[in-house]
Amino acid sequence: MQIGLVAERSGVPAKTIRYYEEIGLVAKPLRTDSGYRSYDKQDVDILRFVSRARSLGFSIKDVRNLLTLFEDRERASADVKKIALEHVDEIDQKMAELDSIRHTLLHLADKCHGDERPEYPILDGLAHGPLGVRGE
Amino acid sequence: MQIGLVAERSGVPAKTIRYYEEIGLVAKPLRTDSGYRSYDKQDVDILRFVSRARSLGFSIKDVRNLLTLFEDRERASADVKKIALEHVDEIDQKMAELDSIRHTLLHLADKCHGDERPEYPILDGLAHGPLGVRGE
DNA sequence: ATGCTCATTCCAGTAACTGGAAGGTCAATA
DNA sequence: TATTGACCTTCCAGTTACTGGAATGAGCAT
Repeated sequence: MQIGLVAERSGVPAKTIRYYEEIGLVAKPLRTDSGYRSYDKQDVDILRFVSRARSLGFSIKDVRNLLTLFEDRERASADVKKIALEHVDEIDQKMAELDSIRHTLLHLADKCHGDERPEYPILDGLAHGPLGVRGE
Repeated sequence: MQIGLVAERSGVPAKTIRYYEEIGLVAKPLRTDSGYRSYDKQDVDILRFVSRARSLGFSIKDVRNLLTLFEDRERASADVKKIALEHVDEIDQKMAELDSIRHTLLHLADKCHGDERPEYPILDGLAHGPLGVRGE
């Protein structure tokens, strides 16, 4: 499979795939005689995972850690489990924050019955979710 | 309230707040006689919202659109409602993708009973969630 | 053999910060 | 009152994570 198809199937642009290879985020693929990169199905899975994680606000470093977690055969299984579950907690937090934005938006939509606008400071008291440490 | 406190309360570094002001993402605050920026509680709310959205993978442009949506008193209410609900759909999609990663991680953790490692290609068939074929 | 579409490398540009220097402000102390 | 130290200011340079473009090669169809 060559890079264009992988790009299409994974949602990661060819340019970006080459960049990920350059920074060592993904492994160097085999090359054809003429120098074209040659990928397989698993590469698509990995890139799709990367794409998803990136679009959800995980940094390259985060993604690198996650991929290492999947690949590292050296690390003890119990460690891997612990780290994986920590990441699950992180994700639960992200979901709560997404839900907070979702509520803010639903509140805005709800206030828009008929054709009038709500009073402005719609963020007040709504944007206070998991992130903040209140205290005047 | 000066910038350091706003930074602390909103989770957005002072440097980044100044940057957001520079690119016009947030309004220019009043200044004290000595030139210090002066903020109020609503600014904290707005920045907290921005921080949250950014950390969830929304671009500055996305955030700009969302803030406009909250502030724009010109646009018809029905339009605002429509756009807000479209964003809710987007968020639902993001939540599904987060859930997909969550499942992948739980699967990895689950395979780590005792102290053995699962066979490698753990991403296979798991990384296939909402993103699917193509998106845009 | 001539397009056409795909690939290659390399270099330059952009987006969104982030760090550091050089200096001003202000409240609290010696 | 003078100084210390934590805060603020602007400006400029560096980093991260891409993204676009030029120049060139590969592979297939007419």
